[in-house]
Amino acid sequence: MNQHASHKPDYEKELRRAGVRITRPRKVILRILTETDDHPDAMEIFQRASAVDSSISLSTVYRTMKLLEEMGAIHRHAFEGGRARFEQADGDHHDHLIDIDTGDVIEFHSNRIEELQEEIARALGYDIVHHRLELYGRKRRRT
Amino acid sequence: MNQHASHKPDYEKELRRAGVRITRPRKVILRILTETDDHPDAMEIFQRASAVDSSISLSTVYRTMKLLEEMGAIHRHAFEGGRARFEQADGDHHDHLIDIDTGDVIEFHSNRIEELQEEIARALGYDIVHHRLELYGRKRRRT
DNA sequence: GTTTTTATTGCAAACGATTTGCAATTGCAT
DNA sequence: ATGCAATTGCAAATCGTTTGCAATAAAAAC
Repeated sequence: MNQHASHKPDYEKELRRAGVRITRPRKVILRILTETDDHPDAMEIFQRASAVDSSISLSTVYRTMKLLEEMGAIHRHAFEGGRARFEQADGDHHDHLIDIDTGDVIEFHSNRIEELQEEIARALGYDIVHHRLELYGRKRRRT
Repeated sequence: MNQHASHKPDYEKELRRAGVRITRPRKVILRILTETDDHPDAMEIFQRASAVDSSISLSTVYRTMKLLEEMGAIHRHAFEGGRARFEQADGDHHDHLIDIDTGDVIEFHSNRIEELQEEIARALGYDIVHHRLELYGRKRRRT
């Protein structure tokens, strides 16, 4: 079990390679994504983007997120409660611990758990395509 | 790791005790719930209920599910894709393996994984309030 | 640098799942 | 039976997200 590492992907390069136009709204949204380390939802990204260029629409945020998701550049998470939240897809797989009071997300990874999941699926006659492990918790008060 | 057990809750008794009226729509929905062993969504329950009494509305299905959920009699699961799915809350906790081709749900439980989750949360300074572990897989083809 | 081509945009409307306000109905305690 | 609050069905509202469309702007072609 350990916390995660770093990142600094060049989305524009990736997008160009994918034959996609680098527009002003996209530039803004991409910068927001690279500069952020939390797990914002579309509305938060939209607001941060609006601050830079108030003409950017929520639709464009959604469209851009979908585009990046399809390219595998970001991950979309449907944690409990309203909106989907996004994060950059920097190689390493991890699961999430969500602070139910603040909404904060802490990433973690456990090889042991992954192994056990595989074992279980195998025993049931399945291959895991993907999985979802989310812990919803509350900060422990010092005793 | 093991599969789960049985059930046969008397919802009507529980409801009466909770001071709730046993109406015709509720009777029908409750019977459907006790008779089913899968993880139906509201629309499926609605259709099964309609077959018995075509005047039952989808709203009532939703309202009844919420009622039962608040009583702790059923669990609501937001698996990937559209609608929430429900299952009777028969004591034992378990997680789910979802067949991505058929939508079938297989229940499983692993003490080892639960322990590891606790460990991880503790190490991060959290108490787990609840968690969500879902494996999305595909039936292994015999090799 | 200008024109052309076509992807991308913003907007408003559509979407699907779920919830809700309301007036009509119904359990059920009397 | 009677009365009244709980429950219903319906239609409309909600929320997050997607979509059609005409207008706009990348970037390709000149």
